[in-house]
Amino acid sequence: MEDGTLKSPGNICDTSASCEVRDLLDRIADKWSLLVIELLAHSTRRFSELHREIDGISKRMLTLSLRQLERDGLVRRTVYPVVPPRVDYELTALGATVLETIESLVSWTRQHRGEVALARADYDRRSAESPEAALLATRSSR
Amino acid sequence: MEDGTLKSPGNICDTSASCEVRDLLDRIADKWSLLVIELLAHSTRRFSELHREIDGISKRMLTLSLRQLERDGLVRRTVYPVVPPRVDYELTALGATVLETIESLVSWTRQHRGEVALARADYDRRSAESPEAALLATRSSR
DNA sequence: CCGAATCCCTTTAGATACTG
DNA sequence: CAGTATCTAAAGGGATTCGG
Repeated sequence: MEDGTLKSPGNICDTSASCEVRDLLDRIADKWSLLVIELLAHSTRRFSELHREIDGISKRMLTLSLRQLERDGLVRRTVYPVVPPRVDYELTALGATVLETIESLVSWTRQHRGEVALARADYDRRSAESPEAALLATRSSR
Repeated sequence: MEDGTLKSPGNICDTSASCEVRDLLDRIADKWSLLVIELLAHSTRRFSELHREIDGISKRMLTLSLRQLERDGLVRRTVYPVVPPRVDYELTALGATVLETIESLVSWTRQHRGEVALARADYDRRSAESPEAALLATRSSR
């Protein structure tokens, strides 16, 4: 079995508090977790529903994401021993509290993606046209 | 040179809108970007200050993160052509708008990490003690 | 059938050394 | 000081298989 530990080798924790925060932040602000939590916002979902609705996620990553969220107490996993098997996922009370902040992040993204797209186009155009002008355009010495 | 493109091969965009959102979400809700933006909240920082204050980040990742944030129009980079070189980073107006939602995410993490730690200990204890009880503990067929 | 585990290859992050 | 180049280690992801 793949072990669930998440300590990266470079994760030296001198200040214990800040390290835990970063550790947790990494988990929540992770590529898939945000999307999983958002989908579970409104209703319980089955594994296959999540897999279908999160476009591009592999079963493997969905499993891992759900396991971590379960371990962190944000998601509850309920197994029904029937055939065909059925496994439901839902947010816990704790999970519901993250939901709000996550939704604000997601909606920020929806609202501002136009501006970001413009900024990117601008940046790309500038660095393509004048690779060295970027330096000259900056203000002179202090 | 390492190319700045970020398209993963599996990133098939059938529904263009949702794909862009996810693309952007990945960038912002990224391991380091959140921390960089939070640090730039209160004041302009130099590269080395960020490198010092974000414990555990490598120069490489800091550079990449800052470049992406700059490209996305969230951070402004100012080069002073002096010796020794000086480069300042600050949030743009757009960057300031993400800040609020990011801070709520970070503060959620600070507030709830105790609960998460408990949930993890619980989960680890249960899966260690009774690897099979997890199944039996769930409710029976429907 | 649904979901977890495994193999294997690709992509990304991190450490280190070096440059303008 | 502020990066870049390069190499290696690790994580991600697809396909397949196993198990209930």
